[in-house]
Amino acid sequence: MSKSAAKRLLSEIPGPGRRQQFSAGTRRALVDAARQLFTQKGYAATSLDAIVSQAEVTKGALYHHYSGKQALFEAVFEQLEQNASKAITKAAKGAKDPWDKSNAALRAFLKAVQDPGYRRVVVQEGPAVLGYERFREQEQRSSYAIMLDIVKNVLSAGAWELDEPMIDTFTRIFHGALNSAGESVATADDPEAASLRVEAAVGLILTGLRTLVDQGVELTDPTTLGATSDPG
Amino acid sequence: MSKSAAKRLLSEIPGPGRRQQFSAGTRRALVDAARQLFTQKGYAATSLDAIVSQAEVTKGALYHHYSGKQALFEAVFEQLEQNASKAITKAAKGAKDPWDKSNAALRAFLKAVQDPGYRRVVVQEGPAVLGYERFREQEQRSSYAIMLDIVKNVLSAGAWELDEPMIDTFTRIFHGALNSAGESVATADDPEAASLRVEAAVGLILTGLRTLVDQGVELTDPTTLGATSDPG
DNA sequence: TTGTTCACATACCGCCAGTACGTACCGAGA
DNA sequence: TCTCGGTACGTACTGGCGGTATGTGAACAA
Repeated sequence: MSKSAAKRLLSEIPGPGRRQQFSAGTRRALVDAARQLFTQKGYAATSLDAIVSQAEVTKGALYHHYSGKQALFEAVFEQLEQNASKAITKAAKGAKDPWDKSNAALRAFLKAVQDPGYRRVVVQEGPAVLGYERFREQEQRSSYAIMLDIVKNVLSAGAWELDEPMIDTFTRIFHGALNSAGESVATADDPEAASLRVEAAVGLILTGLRTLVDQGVELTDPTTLGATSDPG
Repeated sequence: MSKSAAKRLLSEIPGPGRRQQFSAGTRRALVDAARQLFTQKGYAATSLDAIVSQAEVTKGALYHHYSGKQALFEAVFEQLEQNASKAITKAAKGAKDPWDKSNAALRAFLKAVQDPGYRRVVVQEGPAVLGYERFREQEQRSSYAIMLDIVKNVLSAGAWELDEPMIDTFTRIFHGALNSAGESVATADDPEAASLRVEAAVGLILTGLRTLVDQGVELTDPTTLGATSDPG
């Protein structure tokens, strides 16, 4: 993967703007090293010394580009989220029908979530390291935004009129469901079979919703949902 | 909540077996202090000195009862999970019909997940601090077990014959969905309204599944699920 | 009463994130 | 070509924190 980069020399880069390219290379080396180590050993067990050692720079360089360990983690986080988002949106672009689109996106998501880096950095340690607020902000800009778009398309395909909060609720539910499902796929003995099971389960859920849409079921009345709830 | 415990004296406890009671009190003080501080400041930002200070003991006592910071965190984790599990199972005991049961459990879960300690320690930091394996083990014994029981009842209410892996897949999907939904409830401006939205959304999903069950839809055939998937 | 063990308390160590400060060198102006 | 300012680092150090080694006194068994 990463040929242990020989000491980078500024003189190797010709022409004007060498400084920018060089420092960009330093950042890349830092993020790459951090991503590898965070993925392998986790955030807490990875020391900055180990990171700068693997990146072949010093702590001075690290602290010149990033405000600290958490900021570097966030850079890795963003990179992984962007990669996943790109793959999912690309996969979803093929289909035109909202239901096909959702299924294509689902498969792409289940594939993306099998990347060890994504699982550890984004799913497992992201909330704890970044804190709830920053984690939410990052999610909002990538995977959650995609999910929101898909859910909006799927749920508005029928005659349902859903207000924003309700759509957001559905989106969050599906987002959490797929994150969890992704874990089960990634940790399964046979990821391929697990992925098919998840597709089947999600397919059933979506089909059920579509059936309700076709039947014109009202959704704001809890009593029609099989619940015997009292408004206590 | 916690009157800042005046220095505990062994002589205050009468009769035989004073040692056991005393040490049990020490453990309780440590777990209580840890739960408060972990909830407020998070795991990394909470020092052992702060914990033992609030618990009015010393690090020697802590390391006598627990192998380290992570073990103490796990004790807090278990306590919170057990509390939540108890509340949910108790709420589910009232209903007899599987669908009513699931709804009662859902409401109880949404209420339990609003506890700041549960959210921070179990949901947010649990996976990162305990690691994926230990986190799974703990979940398996509490909230996940409950969810599995409910899902099993609900899905087997119809004529579907689901094998273990498929039930597990559904359970994990619902578990993830509700954890995520719980967050949206807990962080909402109006938790009550958010809780109702989640109930409505989950109700719709379950109703949709029930409709499929009633219609006798086959589930192992992806082509009937509205997917135009090719087995590539 | 005496020896043993439990339940702590105290003092200390090593690691590590973060900081202060020094330095080389690229690039713009004169 | 020669300053000169600022960028992009490198080096040395510190404070705090998790963990450990060891001391101590009270409870319990004999």
